[in-house]
Amino acid sequence: MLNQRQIIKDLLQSTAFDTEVHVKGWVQTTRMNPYIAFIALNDGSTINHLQIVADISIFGQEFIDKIKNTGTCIAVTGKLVESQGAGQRVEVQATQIELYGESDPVSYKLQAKRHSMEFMREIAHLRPRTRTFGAILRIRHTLAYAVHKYFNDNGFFYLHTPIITGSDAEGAGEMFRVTTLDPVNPPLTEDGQVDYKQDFFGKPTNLTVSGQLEGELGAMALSKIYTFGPTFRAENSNTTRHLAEFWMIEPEVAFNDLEDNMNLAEDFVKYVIGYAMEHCSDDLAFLENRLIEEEKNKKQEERSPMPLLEKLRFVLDNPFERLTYTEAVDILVKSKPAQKGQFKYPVSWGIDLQSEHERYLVEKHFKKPVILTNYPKDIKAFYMRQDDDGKTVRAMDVLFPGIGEIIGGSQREERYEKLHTRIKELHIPEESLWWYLETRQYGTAPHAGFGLGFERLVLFVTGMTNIRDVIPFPRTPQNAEF
RNA sequence: UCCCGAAUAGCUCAGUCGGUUAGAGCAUCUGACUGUUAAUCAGAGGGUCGCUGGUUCGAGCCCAGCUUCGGGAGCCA
Repeated sequence: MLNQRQIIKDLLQSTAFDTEVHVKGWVQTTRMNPYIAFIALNDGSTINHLQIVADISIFGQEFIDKIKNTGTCIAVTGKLVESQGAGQRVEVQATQIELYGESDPVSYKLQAKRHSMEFMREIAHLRPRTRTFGAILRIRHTLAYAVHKYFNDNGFFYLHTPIITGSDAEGAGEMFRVTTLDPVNPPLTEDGQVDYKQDFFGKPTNLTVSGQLEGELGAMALSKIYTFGPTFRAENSNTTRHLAEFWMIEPEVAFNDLEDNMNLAEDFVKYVIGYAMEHCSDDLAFLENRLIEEEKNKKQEERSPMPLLEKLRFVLDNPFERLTYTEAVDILVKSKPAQKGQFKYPVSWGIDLQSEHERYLVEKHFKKPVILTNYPKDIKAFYMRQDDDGKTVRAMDVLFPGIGEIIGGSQREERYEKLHTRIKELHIPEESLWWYLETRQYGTAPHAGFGLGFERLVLFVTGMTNIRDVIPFPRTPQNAEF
């Protein structure tokens, strides 16, 4: 009878008054007097609730008391009508209510009140039911869909690179070991080392820290590929911007140079942000108001310079500032904080730029996203294409306000001799990269790509401040609950 | 991993100079109310003060260690 469920998002738009409707969802709040109950119902399809009006003389006080509690799951049949109240356009006059699952108001952890983000992390199994996390999760989905749509519409192929890797030469951070050996009594070699020949893959293996190297292999055949998958870093980093398990997007394009790479990065980021703005306007408006409310308690200088939607619109409407590392160092050296000695880390050509320097450039000097290029080769990875000056490489970092580095990429070194020499200089075991080097020996081609941390993108679009709040079940040091 | 801060009711927090019975708001429960919108009004219940040890006549408060959480840094996406 109640199988033909209608979606609350659709019903809230509907003008089919006086027709019978069927909805199912979770009770958010109930307001009532002895004669009539107003139940705010949500099914996750939208941030907005559908008001169910229940005449208590029909259902009985005992039944209403069972279903009124926050978190209860019910199925409702009733008549869609124009609302007599001021808070909503339509509502449902219930004729039948089926109780799916009760929710004990004394022990249910999600109360009908504001909770801190810290507390919500402890109840990550329930937090998707809140309006804030519902909005975040819908925006996250929409961004993921936009990523696939953008690449598909632009002739890219989705390449599935391995999650378990036998390569330890990617150099992107500490890795998680993958093994089936007995941790207490592993088989040993004659000289007392763990004998990985007896492990599942016959060699040490880890969870991937990047699909880039395999992505390059794909680009050397399909021309334009992208990856979008989980990535793992065993770094003991405890920040609002790092996860041990996160999702990374890595396009790789044959025949692209650094300029093309920047154009792709900027066009791509603007497209997915624009897509979310177009398709998640209710959720974004809710998050914007939430931020404004939250920041009322803060000092003026700690508040966001502009509301969420205005910030997103600003990013779409303005070209990213592009400059070389050398030019950036020049600006920083001449900057007020440097002159007054306010930087904790002094700036000079050759250093890796610190957060404070990046933030100065993005948030104070240019006040918009910045793409820095041509970094010193000694602070960048072995695979980046060397410039003719012998000092810099064709790297690029895209820096966003409040987030820092959201994209890191480069034109890759396609010349075998240059690449081979660099690998030797850095003492990278070249036998583990034989397959990578072969692409430079057989039909090599200029190519470029980048990596974008998906959660950092979601962080920026939602205006959240902690990366643990934009992934359903965050993995961080000391936390793998749920 | 380093620096700083925090841990008190289900949640968010206050707790004076170390002093005898640990407080508030929200949530919950009970009652009132025939169209509510974070409903409103009246009342009630609810505590191993993170853990271990120490100082003291006496510790929520002082000291040490540990654990967890938060902010910043580093590493990076």
